Amino acid sequence: MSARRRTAAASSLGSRERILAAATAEFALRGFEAATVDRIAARARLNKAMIYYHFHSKRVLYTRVLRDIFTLMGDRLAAIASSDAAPADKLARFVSTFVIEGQAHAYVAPIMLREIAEGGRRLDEETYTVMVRVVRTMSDIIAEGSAAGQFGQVDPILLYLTTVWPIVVYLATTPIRGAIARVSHFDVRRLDAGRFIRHLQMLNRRALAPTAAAAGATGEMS
Amino acid sequence: MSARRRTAAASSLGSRERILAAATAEFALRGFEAATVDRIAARARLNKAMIYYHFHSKRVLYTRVLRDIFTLMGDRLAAIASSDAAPADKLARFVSTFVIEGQAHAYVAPIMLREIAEGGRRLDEETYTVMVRVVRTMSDIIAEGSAAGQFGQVDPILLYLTTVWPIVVYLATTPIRGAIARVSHFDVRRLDAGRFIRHLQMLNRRALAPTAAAAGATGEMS
DNA sequence: GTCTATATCGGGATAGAC
DNA sequence: GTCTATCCCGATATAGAC
Repeated sequence: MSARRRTAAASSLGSRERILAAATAEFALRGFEAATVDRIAARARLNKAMIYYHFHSKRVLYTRVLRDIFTLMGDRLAAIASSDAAPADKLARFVSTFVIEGQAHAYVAPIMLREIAEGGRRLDEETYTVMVRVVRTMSDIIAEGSAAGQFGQVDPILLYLTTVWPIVVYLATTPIRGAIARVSHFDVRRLDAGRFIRHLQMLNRRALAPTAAAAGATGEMS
Repeated sequence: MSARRRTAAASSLGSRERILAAATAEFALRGFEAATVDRIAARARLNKAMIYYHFHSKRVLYTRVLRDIFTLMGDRLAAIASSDAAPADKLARFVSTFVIEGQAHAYVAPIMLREIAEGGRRLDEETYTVMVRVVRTMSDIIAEGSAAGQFGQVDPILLYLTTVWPIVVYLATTPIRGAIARVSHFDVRRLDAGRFIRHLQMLNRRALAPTAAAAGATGEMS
């Protein structure tokens, strides 16, 4: 299977994948509008026409990229939920995995942020579903812990918001972390990935602590 | 002072402000690249030339919008830090104020997200400083509470990340909240602003609880 | 499948009248 | 200060040869 569809398709697969990789990088860097098909072609060491040959339009190419990205992250996270670890461990691993996978695929975070800023207007039904899957994954983990009496009462959707999105922003700011630290006069190492992961895990652990749940339910709101 | 510079300047002030308002809305909706000067002009009920008369270019106009937005938010939040409330109350109000002001100025959140996705490449030195000011504000509140022995040891920068950015995403998703809820099959009211604010306040309160600080310091990291 | 033109058009920016 | 008309480049998309 290592050389399937050798004739005429081998190079096709190669170019198709090169286009996808180039497009992903370009869209992540500049966003849909600012990215140009010319630059994507240059990055893929191909000409424009090849892009329109493989994908119908810039838009279709973008949609393809979106789906691939979200599916990738969704799969990685779903694997954690369906493992046989304890709910608390699953949640901790949800956080660390998101950060580590997000670092390995640096294009994910900026694209997610741009889509949110866009109000999801570019997301088709299928991509939409794939994104929602991450919410579902986290909800399942929390529901499992609650059912087992290991977690206090916290709305999974709210915890999703306060867990996933700091991670995405953390990932997206990676390139400018040094500059921010310099301007703000603090040591960059305070934003080390390990520290960040532990911080988020600590936050969630305390938020879900069963004992404190009743005490913290009557929170202030000024 | 209600009618200053009446002759020929009165309408100038009017048009300048209309352009700024129109530009803010347009940039928030579509982003810098996708926004067109034509549409901004139409929104402001003026023609393109007037925009280039008041502002030198699309870019200059955008920079102006950025600075105004971040200054606005920065001022509101700084006012909380310099009040004479208890640190815990300040932090709670920091959260609620960010959400409420962010709702009142719906264009803030999408623009912030786009700038992060852009890796801050469009931020000039001054705007940069204004953004960093928010980090400083939160750090000051936490430092005050720590010094008074009311807070445990938590890195303010990490708490900034996990506080501010969920809010920004929460605000930016306002227009699509209904659609998300429908697809995910949950009640939209779970994402009510009041609930969200209380959730974040609860998270921060527990994160900063002085007693639990020592116990939670040795967190896992899988 | 891959390439080199080229059609076509939208949008930033300016000229110049009033 | 405000307008209309226009320049002109860059970017999506296609035609058509190899």
